Amino acid sequence: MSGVKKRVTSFDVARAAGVSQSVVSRTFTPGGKVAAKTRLHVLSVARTLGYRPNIMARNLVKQTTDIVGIIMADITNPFYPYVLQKFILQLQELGRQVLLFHVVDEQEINNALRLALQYQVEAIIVTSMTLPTNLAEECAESGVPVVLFNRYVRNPSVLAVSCDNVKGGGMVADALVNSGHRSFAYIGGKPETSTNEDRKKGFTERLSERGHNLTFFAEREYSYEWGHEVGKTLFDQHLPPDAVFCANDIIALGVLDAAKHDVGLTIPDEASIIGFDDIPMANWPAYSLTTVRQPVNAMIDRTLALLLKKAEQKRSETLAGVMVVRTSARLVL
Amino acid sequence: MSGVKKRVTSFDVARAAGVSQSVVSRTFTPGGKVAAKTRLHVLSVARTLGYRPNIMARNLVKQTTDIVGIIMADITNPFYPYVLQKFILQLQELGRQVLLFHVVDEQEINNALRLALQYQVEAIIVTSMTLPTNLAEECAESGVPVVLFNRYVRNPSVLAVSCDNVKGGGMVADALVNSGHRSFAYIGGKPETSTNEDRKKGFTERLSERGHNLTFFAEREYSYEWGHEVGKTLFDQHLPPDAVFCANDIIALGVLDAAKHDVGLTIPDEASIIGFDDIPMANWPAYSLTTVRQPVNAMIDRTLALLLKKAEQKRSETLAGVMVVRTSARLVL
DNA sequence: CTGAAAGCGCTAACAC
DNA sequence: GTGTTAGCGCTTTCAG
Repeated sequence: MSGVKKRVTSFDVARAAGVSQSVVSRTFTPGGKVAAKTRLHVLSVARTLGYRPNIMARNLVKQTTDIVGIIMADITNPFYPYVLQKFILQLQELGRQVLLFHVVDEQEINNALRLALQYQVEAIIVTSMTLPTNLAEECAESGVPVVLFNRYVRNPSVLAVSCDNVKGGGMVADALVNSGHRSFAYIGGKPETSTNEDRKKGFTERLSERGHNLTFFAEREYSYEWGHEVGKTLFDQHLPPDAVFCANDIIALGVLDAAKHDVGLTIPDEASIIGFDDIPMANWPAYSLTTVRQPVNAMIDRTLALLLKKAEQKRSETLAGVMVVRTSARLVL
Repeated sequence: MSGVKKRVTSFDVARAAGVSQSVVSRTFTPGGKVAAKTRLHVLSVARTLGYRPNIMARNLVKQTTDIVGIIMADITNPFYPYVLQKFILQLQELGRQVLLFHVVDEQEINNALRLALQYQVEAIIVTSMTLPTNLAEECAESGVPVVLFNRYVRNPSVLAVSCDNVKGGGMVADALVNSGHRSFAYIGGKPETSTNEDRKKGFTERLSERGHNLTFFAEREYSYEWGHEVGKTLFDQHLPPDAVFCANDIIALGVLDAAKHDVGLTIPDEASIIGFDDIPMANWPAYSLTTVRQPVNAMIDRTLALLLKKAEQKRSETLAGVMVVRTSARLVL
C-alpha cells in the first residue's frame, strides 16, 4: 500500500525466531548443520515473514556468481532461439542463471563484454560473433572463461565450439557433383565471418578438386531478405546455375522462395538448393530443404563443458555436421 | 596461468593511486565530486590494474538492482525472438540488464518467479503465461512489479499488456463474412489461455451476430506441428470449411502447408486461411498469410512503462491490432 | 575536495 | 548445535 516494502533479512527472521542470524543462514544453506526442529521453526518463521535469501549478497561473500552471460547477435535467425532455449535449460539445471545481452553489431560486443564482467558473471558465451584479440585477452586476465559458439578466431587462446564448416561445405559439393550438377553458385552470409569463410572454402575447394568452379558468388548477411533478393537476380540470368549452396538455411529459404515464387522455377528439377543449420522451417513441406544439420545439442554440451568443468583440458572444438536430404536438391545417393 | 586471478577492488586502486577508497568510488560514480586531476589519475591507475567496479556490490548497498527478469515459455515461436530482442534493446538503453528464465510449463513459473525474486530483480516480465493469483500477490508483497505480456488474468491487481484479441477475432469474422464465406473453422492454440479464449470468443461471437456458426473447432497448442496435423484432418473432410481462422500465425502456417501440400488445395480459392501475430514468415511468398498484426512495439513500450515508470497510473492495457491483408484469404475489401 | 567509518545481507571460520 | 565475529566490495554520511 505505502510505497516500497522493506526487505526482510535473515536478521529479521533470526529475531522473530529467537535464534542467531547464522542459524538462519545455515537453515538456507544446503549442507547447513542445524537441529531439525530449529530448522523447521526457522523455516516457518521465514515463510510467514516472506523471507527470501538475497542471492546477490551471498554471491558477494562467496566471491562467485552463478550467473552466466550470453552475448547474442542474431536472435531473430530461427537457428538461435533453439540454441538459446537449450543453453538456458541446461544452465538452469546446473543451477545457473542467464544474463542475456543482445548486440546489434560487432562494435557493441565490447560494451556487452565489459558489462557482463562488471556483473561478475561466472562465464561468458558469445554466439555468432568473433572477439577482437585484445578483448579476449582482457577476459582471460580477469579469469572469466569465454567461449565462442558457432564462430572462432585464429588466436588459439580464445576457446570456440563450432561445426566443421569446411567439411560441411565439402559434403555439399560432393553430393552435388555426384548427382551430376554442372554449374555451381555460393550464396554467402556475412563476409569475414568464420562460418561463411569456411563453408565457402569447403565448398569451392572440393568443387575444384572435382574439376568444377563457382559460376556465381555473392555474400552479404545471414537473412531471408538477402537470400530472396539475390535469388531473384541469380535465377534471372539467362544461364542460371543448377546448384546453389547457401551459407545457412534462412538464406536458402529466401533463395528457394525467389526461385519458386518470383522466377517460377520447379525445384529441384531446374535447380538444386542446399542450406546449412537445419532450422525447423527446413522441414516444413513448403520448403523441404536439403541441408547440413549442425549438431546443436552436442555443440551446446561441449560449450558448457569448456565453460564450467574445472578439470579438463580446454581447447577449441569442431564437431561434424550431417547431411539431411530432403527434396530441394536433386540428389542421387 | 596459476588458477583464479584475484579480483581488483577499489581498495587496490586506492592504494596504488595514493588516495582513499572513497575517492575511487566517487570517480566511478556518475555525479561524484572529485578533483579533475585526481579523477584522471585514479582512472589511469584503475586501467593499468584492470579494475572494474563490482556492480553486484553496488546493488547491495544501494538496495536496488538494474536487473529485470524475463520469464518466457514459448521462445521457439517466431513471434517471441523479436519481442525478446526488442525488450532487451530497450532495457539496455534504460541501463538495465536482462536475466532470462525459460520455463517449459506453467508449473515451473513458480520456481522461476521465486528465483527471480531472490536475485533481487527490479521488475519481472512474464510472457505468454498466466500467473496463479497467490503468486501474483506474493510478488506484490515483495514490492517487485510484475507485468504479463500477451496474456492476462481476471484479477485486476495483476498488470498485463496484450493485444485486443476479442476485437481482432471480430475483425477476422467480419472480413470473412463480408467476403462471402459460408463455413467457418477455428483452430485454437493452448486451451484456457487468455489469447486463445479471446480470439475464439471474438471470432465466434461476431460470427453468430452475423448469423453464422463454427463448423469445425479444435485447439491444443501454439505450434506449427499442431496446425499441420489438424489441417490435414480438417481439409480431408468431404465438406471442408471455406474459411479458417487460426489462433496464431505459426499454427496458420501449418494449416496452410497441410492445405496446399498435403491435401492439394488451391489457396485462397478453395479455402481462406487467416492467422494472428504477423510473424516474419507470414510475409514470405511461400505463405503470404493474411493475419492480424499485434502492435508489438507499442505493447513493449507500455509494458516497460508499467514496469519502470514510477509516477503513473497503473492498470492493464489492451492495444488494438491491425489486419494485414495478403493472399491466403479471399477477401473483397 | 578528501578520508574515516558505518553499513548493505550474507557466509564462514572460530569458539563455546 | 549455536552464537560471535570478521569480512565480501561498494556507497554514503559526516568530519576535516
